[in-house]
Amino acid sequence: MSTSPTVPRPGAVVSMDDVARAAGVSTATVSRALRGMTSVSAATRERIEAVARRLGYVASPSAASLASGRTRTIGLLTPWVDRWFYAHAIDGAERALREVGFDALLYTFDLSRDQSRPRVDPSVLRRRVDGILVVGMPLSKEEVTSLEALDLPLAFIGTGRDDHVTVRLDDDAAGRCATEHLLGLGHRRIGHITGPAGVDHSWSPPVARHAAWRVALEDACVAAEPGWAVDGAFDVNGGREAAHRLLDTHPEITALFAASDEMAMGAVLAARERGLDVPGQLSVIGIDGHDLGELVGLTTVAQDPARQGAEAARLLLADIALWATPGAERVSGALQVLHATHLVTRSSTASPRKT
Amino acid sequence: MSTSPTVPRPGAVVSMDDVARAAGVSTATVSRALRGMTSVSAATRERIEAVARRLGYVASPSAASLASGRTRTIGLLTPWVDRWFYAHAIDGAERALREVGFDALLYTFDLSRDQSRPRVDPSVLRRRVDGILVVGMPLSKEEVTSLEALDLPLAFIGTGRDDHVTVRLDDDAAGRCATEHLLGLGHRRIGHITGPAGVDHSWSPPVARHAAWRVALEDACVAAEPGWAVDGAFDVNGGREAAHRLLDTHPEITALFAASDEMAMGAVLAARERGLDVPGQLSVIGIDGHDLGELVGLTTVAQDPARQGAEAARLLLADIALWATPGAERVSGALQVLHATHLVTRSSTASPRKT
DNA sequence: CTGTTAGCGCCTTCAA
DNA sequence: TTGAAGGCGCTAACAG
Repeated sequence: MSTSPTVPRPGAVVSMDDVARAAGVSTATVSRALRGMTSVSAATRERIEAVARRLGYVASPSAASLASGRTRTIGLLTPWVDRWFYAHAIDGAERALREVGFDALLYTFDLSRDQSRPRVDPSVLRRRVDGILVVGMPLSKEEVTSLEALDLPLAFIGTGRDDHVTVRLDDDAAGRCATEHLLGLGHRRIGHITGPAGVDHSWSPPVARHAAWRVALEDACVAAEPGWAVDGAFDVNGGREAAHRLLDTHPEITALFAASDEMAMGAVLAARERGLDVPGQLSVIGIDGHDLGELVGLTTVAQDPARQGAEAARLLLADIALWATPGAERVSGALQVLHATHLVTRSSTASPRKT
Repeated sequence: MSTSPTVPRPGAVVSMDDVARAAGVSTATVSRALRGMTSVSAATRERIEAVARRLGYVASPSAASLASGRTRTIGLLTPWVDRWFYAHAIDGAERALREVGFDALLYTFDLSRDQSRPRVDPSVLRRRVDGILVVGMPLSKEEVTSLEALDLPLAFIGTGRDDHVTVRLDDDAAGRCATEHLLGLGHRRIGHITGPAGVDHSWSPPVARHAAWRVALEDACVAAEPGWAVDGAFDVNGGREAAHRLLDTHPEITALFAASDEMAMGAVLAARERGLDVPGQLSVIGIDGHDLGELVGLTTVAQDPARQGAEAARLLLADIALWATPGAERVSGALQVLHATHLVTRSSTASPRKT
């Protein structure tokens, strides 16, 4: 007994013609039946489905795309897949897409390349995808413009201008939450480790978190000194170096708010290297809810990037459905979805030691 | 001055016909010229390329696939994209593919589903990809068989039977290296945290590392007790719980070798929770070279999953080229590439405390 | 070196 | 509810 006794010639590619012939109908009817269109009698549909299953028929995506103009594929544009936020966002988006039979095409590109010319050439996406999901990527105005020129539905995760469908965390609330947590513990001299602003400052998470830190301090009647905020490059080593720089120049700091958990972890390492007790002599808080934050007992403002990825994917699919509907037009402006965050208190924050 | 003054009607899709007409040649010549085939005169090629560029022509992948039978797309089959090894391997593979103009199609699937039926239905990949890259995935024999039935080039990263193209680290050497590091420090009672073996035990990294641990101990004339090896589920919490179980039942253990860094980090957490000093009372070593291992000073046997991903991608592409060549047949058996690892010594391992 | 001629496999009007 | 027919945009024989 062979593995698949029902398939006539194993290895032979079964086409829609084969199914039509075996079911005694036309290919048009097979096409309609297999796509669940209503204008097929129940009996015919069942017969066709049975035959298709028996023959192991799988439609050719190329042929379907060529004929219909739709690819059932989404392009996932991202600078990295191997960083915490990106990996989780991509994972969430891919699963949401697969649930409805859409494919996810991965497009990474080097952020480190020469800033002067665009790093994203979206023309390769033309006719290849039905929509584009931009994952946490600081694009320049020109790059966004070139994406828009593709005339495809577009959605952003984690970052994005407000004239596009965007799913992100509430950076303002998250930044305030972190800063106010430290203020609530009694800290006043609170440093901030931020990240590169990206090319377009108007829609950058680090910029928003930085601003939230400043506002929260002002609301508490604390005047932040210019040197209290330093760049940490959004990774562990950057955070570590930033913390060192900050503590070198401003030893009066008693607490640090880092714009990401990885930078916060770097700050914890820096504190250890300086022989500072965390949280005794230095409190540290981050943003993310990184799985490994627990390793250093990191207090953080947690988000869920996988959920953001999944929601952005669904919004994009809805937008694609709209574009496909002749009369329909989006009435309101582009959707902005802000995901809530929540404070996770561990052992890296405490009241400042009485001096 | 508009953004793209050279494109006749922005938004209009330029087809090969348009290019052919504008260049005064047939579509066949355009096709040949743009694909770099030799049988086109230099003058004609340049003219066609100039016209294509001016019109902003981009070939339709669907039409090309339909006509040629090739998709220039690779399917990346993986259980997760949001775990350290997988994210890095996928990143490496995607970049290697993009370098040569291949697309990466992401296919995740739930490992947690019912074990009794296959979790991978590869039929959706039929006619959609030119080859399949399986990323660190414990597939059952049946699942591998169904993949093979697609009759597509196949390559495995991190795990895979020896009758397939496989890129992985040298699990045996890595396991010995870790164990011998501990032995060399003077440890004798060395526990092991392993991971789920997967469905097919014959090609599983945790099984190989487990075996290497046992052999290394035997070579050092240490008789490992059965209870010295426990399952840690390959994540932080699993590692933590495993370490607790192990230390509950075998307090004589002075060192732990975990089959992954995440489990090793969990073991460090467990040690802290038990008030054990690392490395004073318990040494811990892992395998991976995880970016965040430094947070707990983890000594580890480091690998480079991105490089493995890139190499597997290139081998797969070579295999695809072979399949496309009529006469060619692979002479030797399937290629096995073992990547070397190297010991990274940090502060989680030391000589056992004299008692 | 270049053009002509068939398809690739499916979708989608238009008729029946 | 079904069928016939044309075409989506490109590639690949085969001529010339």
